[in-house]
Amino acid sequence: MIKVTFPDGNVRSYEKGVTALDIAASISEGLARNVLAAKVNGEVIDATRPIEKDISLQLLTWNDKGGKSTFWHSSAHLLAEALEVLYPGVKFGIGPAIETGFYYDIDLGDRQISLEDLPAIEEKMKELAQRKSNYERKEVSKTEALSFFEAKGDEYKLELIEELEDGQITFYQQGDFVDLCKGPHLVDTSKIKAIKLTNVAGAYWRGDEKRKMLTRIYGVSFPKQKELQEYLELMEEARKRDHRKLGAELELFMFSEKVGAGLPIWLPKGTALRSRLEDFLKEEQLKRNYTPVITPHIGKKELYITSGHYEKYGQDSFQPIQTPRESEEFFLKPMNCPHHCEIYGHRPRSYRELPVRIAEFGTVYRYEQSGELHGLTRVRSFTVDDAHIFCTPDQLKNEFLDVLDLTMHVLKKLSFENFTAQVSLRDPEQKEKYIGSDENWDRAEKMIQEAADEVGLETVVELGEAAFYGPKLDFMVKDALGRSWQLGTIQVDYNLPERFELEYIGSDNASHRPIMIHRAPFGSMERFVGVLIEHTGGKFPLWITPDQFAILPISDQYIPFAQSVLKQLEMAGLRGYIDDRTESVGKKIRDTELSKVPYMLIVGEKEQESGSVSVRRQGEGDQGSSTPEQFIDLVTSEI
RNA sequence: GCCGAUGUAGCUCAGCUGGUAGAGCAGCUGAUUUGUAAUCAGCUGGUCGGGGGUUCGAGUCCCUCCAUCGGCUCCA
Repeated sequence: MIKVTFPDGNVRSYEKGVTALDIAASISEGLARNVLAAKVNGEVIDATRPIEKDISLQLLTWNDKGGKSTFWHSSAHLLAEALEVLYPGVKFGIGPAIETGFYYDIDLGDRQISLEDLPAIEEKMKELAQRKSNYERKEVSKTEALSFFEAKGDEYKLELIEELEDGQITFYQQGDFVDLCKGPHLVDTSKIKAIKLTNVAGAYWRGDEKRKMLTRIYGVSFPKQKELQEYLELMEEARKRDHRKLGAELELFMFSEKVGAGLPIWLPKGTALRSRLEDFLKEEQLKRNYTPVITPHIGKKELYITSGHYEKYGQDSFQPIQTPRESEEFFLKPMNCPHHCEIYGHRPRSYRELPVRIAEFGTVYRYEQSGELHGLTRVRSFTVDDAHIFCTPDQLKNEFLDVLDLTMHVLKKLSFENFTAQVSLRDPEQKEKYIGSDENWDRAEKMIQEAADEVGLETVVELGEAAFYGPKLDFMVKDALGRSWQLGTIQVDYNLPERFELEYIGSDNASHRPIMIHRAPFGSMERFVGVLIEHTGGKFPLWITPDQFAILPISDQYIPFAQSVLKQLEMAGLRGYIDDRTESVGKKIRDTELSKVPYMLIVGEKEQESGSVSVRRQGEGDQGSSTPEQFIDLVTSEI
């Protein structure tokens, strides 16, 4: 007998060789039906693998991450099986589960697959799934594995096998399809009830652009048709909220072929929105003793040689511009920190004035490959809500805490309630890759984690993700549709103060090197506004929305009254406009609804006589009549 | 940058195997003076993404460049 410990601490005894599936069945029939895989001592395995010794066990269902990924991984094999039937001779790369769904990379030789071919493949998958083929695991020797794929003529699998250790190699088979795979997999194919192949795209073999481009087929699958339906509806909602679409419809920003790809142009309404965000942060920063500065958009090549960016990024940047006579070289600034370092270093600094917090909404220019550009979230020019804090080692933690507090304040103010922090630390195996002393790194890494804990921020630690110059903390924000975005960032930097030879005179009258913190609560204005558009679906919080209300006169004769109401509201600090077109009220309401202006104030004979307005809330309809004063109170209280 | 797809009026889209461009909305003009999601009528508007080629003839076929979309890769 063996002992099985469950996540709740319960321990049960079972016969040696029992499977997770048997165990599930011993608990309840429903659980046995729902179990997709098992987590045994922290490792996810097939629910049908015999268990030979005492273990801790978690049964994985659709509600567990490991359950979902097993489900999708098995779906990828099903896709491969269907492809092998429909396209004999197809060669397979890899076919993993991804965050949502799965893909398989294939080499079709001279043949091609396009979107139109997907439904047929989907049908074949469903047909194969219904056969209820078991996913069978088989341990094979390296020689066997090689000869199998040699015979099949699949060079990609051969390459993968070559890198594996003999004795560690397993095959999985369902139906007639055999794949190299370490698993785990579902019990059989019949659990895969709802399948949607979503996309086909090119992908380099092993992500290496020097190697062959394979065809990648993406899909998702679910245990129930209803779940697929919900997923498709979520995708549809995401499509409706796409900031590129809403940005154009609401006239927030545009792109121009003549200005250039990836260079966003902010239209009046977008500018109004963005300026309010900037003003809000500027005010917060003044409260926290930041010092605003303004620096040029270009800097001499020497600046970036000093900062080290030239060496690392010079070739992949916009190339320098030159003065006509002297041929001096200037780069468009790809970041603000070198300029800010010059500000810090322009005169001697005393420990008494530290920390120095230099802030600037600085527009930077980075060359992004043409295929990378994407709306406002991936651009070639963007404005960072940047600040660089120069402080002593003793001040580091307090400064970090203050930045965390500021960033969380900003996110909450913009109705992002759901966020976590990714803490990026050194790779402990390769300490030599990083600059700065071991002692400083240890201190800073410990400090970041403590600070995050102190403010109650949930963190995920990523080893080896730190920049070479220091550890960092990135805010991962979930939007209204549950999608994750990386927004604000806080980075500790030991490198630039060194390179710029920045100093301060300590109380001991000796020179010391300050530590620098880079931080940007929004990240970039472009990206933040892009995410905010998708988060809110274009229905912005009242305090930043370009227009808070529209006054809709029933007919021309009420325009003077509308103007007096407008004046009254504007005096109270609200912003809006009168729709004075000679159109029906129905038309004006429809247009205003579509432009997502939060409030409509309808004025006609009744209102004029009683000095009132009829309030309509966007998306909610008629709210009844109120006085302008009451409306001002309503809006003010909502802000 | 690479693979694949797309590019027709301000917007959304139609235009079969090559025969010389069309609708709805928007805009303009006129009528209507309107009560909670589209009043009616008329009109304007396109070197069919740019350039080159094949052809008697190209929105339609070929080449090339640009932009956009979906991926790959990268992101100080």
